[in-house]
Amino acid sequence: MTDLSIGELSRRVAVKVPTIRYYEQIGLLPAPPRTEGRQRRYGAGDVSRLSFIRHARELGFEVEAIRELLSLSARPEQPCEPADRIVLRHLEGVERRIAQLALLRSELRHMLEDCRHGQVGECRIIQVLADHDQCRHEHGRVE
Amino acid sequence: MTDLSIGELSRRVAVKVPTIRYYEQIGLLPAPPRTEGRQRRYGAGDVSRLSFIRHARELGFEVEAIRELLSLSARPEQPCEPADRIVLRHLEGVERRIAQLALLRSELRHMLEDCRHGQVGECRIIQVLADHDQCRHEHGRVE
DNA sequence: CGTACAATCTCCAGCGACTAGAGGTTCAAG
DNA sequence: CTTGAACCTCTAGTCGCTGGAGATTGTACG
Repeated sequence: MTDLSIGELSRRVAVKVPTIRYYEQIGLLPAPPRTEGRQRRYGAGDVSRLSFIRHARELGFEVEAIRELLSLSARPEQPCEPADRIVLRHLEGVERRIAQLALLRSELRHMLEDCRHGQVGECRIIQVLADHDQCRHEHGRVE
Repeated sequence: MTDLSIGELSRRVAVKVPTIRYYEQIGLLPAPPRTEGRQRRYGAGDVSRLSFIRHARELGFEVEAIRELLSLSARPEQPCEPADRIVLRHLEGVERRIAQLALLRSELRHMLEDCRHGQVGECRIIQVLADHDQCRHEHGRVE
């Protein structure tokens, strides 16, 4: 397998070219060798590493977590418990987020149901926004 | 009711001082009158408007949506259908997000279940990350 | 009235994870 | 050898704040 240009790597892994350069800049991807004209050339290892990164991002892991997961994966003899803990921590975050969003969803649905579709002056949507006490639930800030 | 300093407004509405100044900067809150020494002084109208904003943010509305909702609420004679549409659009976004996060949650749970808690070299977590095809679901990018 | 000090002011930078654009260079096909 | 797509670097912008520096103002107390 011959070396890949950044564009070929991009198409193969489905990660945009500027994103690949960004990953190099923040040290997630190693700086690859260059041609005479200073263009990047990637090998099979880079394809794997970038796939790993892409997949972890799709699963919502933060870059810092991915950095740790990558460095763990480089030491196969070590116990995998640290990786376990990273995933568990992330799962808990996802669960908290789902719970918050479900509250939000219910609040938004009620607002729409209660709206009589008349004028703004008597619109429940506007009224509820203006007065938190009319809400069904307590909701903290999302995101 | 006497005028409020930015700190008093902040405590009353539970929005941080720099955030209040930021809202003024982006035109969400009107620039209030100032004292001789150029300190801001707020009235009852600002308390309501900022409460509205805070509540809408808690419900996950973007600043642009809040801008529209605020300008709608200033015209009580108009039909409330535009407000309706903004809320519906937001609700749909929330629902999409919940669905994606639920997929993620399931994937993360499977990863944790499958992990034998041994060494990294045989860890399912690392393997799944390295190879998307081992996933139960298709998942696009979250957020 | 003077002093101390908390609160306020403006301006600027940073967060996370990219994304986009300008302006210039290199590669590869024909 | 020419053309033009792809590449290069650098900078700035996204969203919604948040924090800090360094200067000024308001207010309570003696």
